[in-house]
Amino acid sequence: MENQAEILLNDFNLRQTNQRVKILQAFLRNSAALSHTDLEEEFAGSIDRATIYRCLKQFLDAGILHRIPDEQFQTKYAVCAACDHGHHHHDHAHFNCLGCNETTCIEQIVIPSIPMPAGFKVSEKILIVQGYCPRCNNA
Amino acid sequence: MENQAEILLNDFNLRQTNQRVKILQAFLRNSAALSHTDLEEEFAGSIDRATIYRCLKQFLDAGILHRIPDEQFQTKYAVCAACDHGHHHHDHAHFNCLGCNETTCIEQIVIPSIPMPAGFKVSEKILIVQGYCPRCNNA
DNA sequence: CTGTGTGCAAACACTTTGCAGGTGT
DNA sequence: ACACCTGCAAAGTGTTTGCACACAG
Repeated sequence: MENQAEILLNDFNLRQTNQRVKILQAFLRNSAALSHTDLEEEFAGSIDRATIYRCLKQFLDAGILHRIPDEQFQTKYAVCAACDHGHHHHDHAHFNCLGCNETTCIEQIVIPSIPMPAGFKVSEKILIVQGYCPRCNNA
Repeated sequence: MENQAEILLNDFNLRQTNQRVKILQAFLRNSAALSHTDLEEEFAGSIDRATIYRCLKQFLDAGILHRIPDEQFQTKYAVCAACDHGHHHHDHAHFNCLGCNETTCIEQIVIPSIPMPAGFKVSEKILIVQGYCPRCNNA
C-alpha cells in the first residue's frame, strides 16, 4: 500500500518531493502538534530551515495542516483528522499540556456556541485548554 | 485626584517612572488590547523599544496585564478589569475583529465548562472568538 | 545614597527572500 | 523540457542583554 503522506500530497495536487513526504510523515506519526523548531531538530542536517518554512506555509495554504498556538503563543501545526480537502472543521478544542508541553487536538469536544453581544459576527472560535495530560498528571 | 496609572503602580509596588505611567495610561485609555508594536509606534522617539519590552514583561509578572493572542497569534496585552492584585479571572472570552484587527475582552462571556476526557486536569482555558465587530460589520 | 530603570548598541533568535542548481512530472 | 523545489546565504524583523548614566525612593 502506498504511503499515506504520498496519498495526501497527491490529493492536494502538490509535487511529491522527498522533503515534503518526510515532513508530512513526521506529522502523521505524531499525535501531538509540531512546531517549526521540532521539525528543524528532527531533520537537522537533512532538510533546510527555509525549506521547512516553505513547506509548512504551503501545507497551511493547501489546507493539509492547521495552526494552533501553544502556551507561549508559539505556532504549532497539526494535521487535522476531521478536515478534508479544504473543508475545515476547527470548532474543536486543543489541549496544551503544561507538563510535557504537547499540544493535541481534542476532536471529541465541540466548542459550545457563544452568546455574543448584538452586532458581532462570529466566523471562527479557538479554544485552548491548558492543564496536565493523563501521563503528566500521574507523574 | 491622582492618576489611575500611578495608583496602579503604587498598588503593585512598582516604582513610578515616567515611562511606566505613560505606557499604563495607553492601556487605560484604550479598550482594545495593544501589541508591543502598537506601543512602539505610539511612543516612537520618546520611549525606547527595550524599555517597552521590559515594562511589559514586568507588568505581566506583576499581574497588571495579561496576554492575548491575536489572529496571527501575535501577543497582545490588556489590563483586565476583572482582575485585581494577582487574582486573575481570565475565563472570559476575547474577541478579535478581522476587520480592524482589534482585540477586546468580552467580560460578559464566561467560558462554558469543558467536559474533558478522563485523566486530564484543566487549569486554564483560552477562548478567542474571531469575526467582525459591530463597527466593521456595518461598514 | 542606594538600588533600580532607562537608553543605546550589540547580540541573538526567528522568518523571509534571491538566486543558482537540482528534481518531479 | 519546463516549471517548480531545494539549499545556501543574505537580508529583514522581533526580542534580549550588557553597560554607563539617570532617577525614584
